[in-house]
Amino acid sequence: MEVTMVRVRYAPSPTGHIHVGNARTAIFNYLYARHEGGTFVMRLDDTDLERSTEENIDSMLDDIHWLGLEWDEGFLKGGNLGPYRETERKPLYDLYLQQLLDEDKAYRCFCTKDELEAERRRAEAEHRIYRYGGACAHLSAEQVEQNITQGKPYAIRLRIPEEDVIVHDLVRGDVQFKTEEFDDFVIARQNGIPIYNFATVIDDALMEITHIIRAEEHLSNTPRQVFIYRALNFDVPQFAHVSLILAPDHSKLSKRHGAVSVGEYRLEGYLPEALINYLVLLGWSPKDDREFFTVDELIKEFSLEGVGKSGAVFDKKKLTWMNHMYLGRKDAVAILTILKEDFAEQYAAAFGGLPEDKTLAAINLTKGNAQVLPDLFALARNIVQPDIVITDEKSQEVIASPEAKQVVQYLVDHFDAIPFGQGNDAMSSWVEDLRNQIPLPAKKLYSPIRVALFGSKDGPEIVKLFLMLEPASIRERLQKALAL
RNA sequence: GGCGCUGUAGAACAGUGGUUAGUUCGGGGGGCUCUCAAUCCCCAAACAGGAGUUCAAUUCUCCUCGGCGCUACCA
Repeated sequence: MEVTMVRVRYAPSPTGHIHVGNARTAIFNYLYARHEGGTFVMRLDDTDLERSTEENIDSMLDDIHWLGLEWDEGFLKGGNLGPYRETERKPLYDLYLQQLLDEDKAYRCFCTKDELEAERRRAEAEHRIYRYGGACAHLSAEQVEQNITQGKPYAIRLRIPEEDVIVHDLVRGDVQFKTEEFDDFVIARQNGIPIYNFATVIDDALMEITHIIRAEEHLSNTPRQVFIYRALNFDVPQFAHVSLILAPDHSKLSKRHGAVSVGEYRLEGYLPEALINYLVLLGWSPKDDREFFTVDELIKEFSLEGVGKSGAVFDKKKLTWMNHMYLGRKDAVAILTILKEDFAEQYAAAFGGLPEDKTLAAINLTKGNAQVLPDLFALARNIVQPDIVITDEKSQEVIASPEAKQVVQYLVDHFDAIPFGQGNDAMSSWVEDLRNQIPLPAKKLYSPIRVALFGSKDGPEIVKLFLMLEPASIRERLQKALAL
């Protein structure tokens, strides 16, 4: 049996930061390639010259790198089957266009836009389904010649044979299309530039792509592409059409729904591993209850059989929850690095000029309470800065009560009894013993202390706060709390 | 309109010809003799509808309805 090396591709239009839907498609391709030990090819679909600016290409690449989806062959990487930018592949398209013309599998169509438009209107008025009438399908060689010498512009249409098409889709099974649903569609415009369906087929075939994993929106166009593969005697690859990502109202997820691109989530403080994990789970399932996966685990587990068929609503709350879980487990040094690089300004404002080990300790103490990276600035700054800021009302109420004052006053009065520098156990038992000293319910006892030391009634354990903060700083905080 | 894909709680996913239909997020409540987004426990919440096949259908088939996509000299 012939063993074919799996080759998949990601062919983004570089119009800026990557939409999460495209990102998921890229992730699936990446995982499939790695799982199968195949090759992941990256091709730039940059035919939209207006939007394919260098800046947009960079944004797209930033997102891909940030997600860690390194490709093996293609744009910027090279390979034997290039070029890997569609704008550089025009000669290739021309070659195959000419071949189809020579073999009479395609023909020149001299119809004007107005003529076609009129034809379409007529069909609509008569409630017929519009299909190209074939005015130019059987022009004689002389007529064609004459039109060309007259300088009449022409598009190129593919002759559709009388054959049904069955698309074997790895996630949807066999999908059947009847030949009469299609007309001789345009494969190259009057300006000579091929349309998407044609260019993609040429690219995928020449780059020897074996599995095309892409969004569901392309499923309906797949039979058209199959006609092209067949006309050129190219092997038809395997297809896998992945469902779309939807907004909460089930419409297509777009900018009006808030953040939709990888770049935006990065800016909001999500971790790449969390975004990948969430995105993969949106439409793929390991068929059991596991939810957390490293990329290596995903590579091991991923299969097209696990990919779901129905559209999935993007749930930012669940993403945020997942990010929170990842943040809590992430190494503080790694977090600090990201904070410095991606949030330089806020970093400088919150931790600027402080010794790094202090910042690190503060991050370690509070990372479990952060949902997105910037939360850390508010959380950790109160540990590290001399002036604490109490932002939420409930915490302000807690510290304002007479009982709270009583507790804080006790600590001030017995400050020397706090076992600083004597280790974890000593501090723990001292904190516990406070309950014997002050006759208050635990909650009423400890909440004010946390607010006084940390600025919020919720957060790190009291013991850890006492261990973490400088004694002088603690004294100062307690005294300030009395005045609140 | 035509064609195609699709339809399990508010959301994401499991699952089964006979089950108390499971897990996670979100919502509600409670425990953890300090809190919390951490952890543990509990509650509410779903098989779109209708036929057919069958002793039996959420599960198989068909239809209807709903969602989405394609129907471009867009990608």
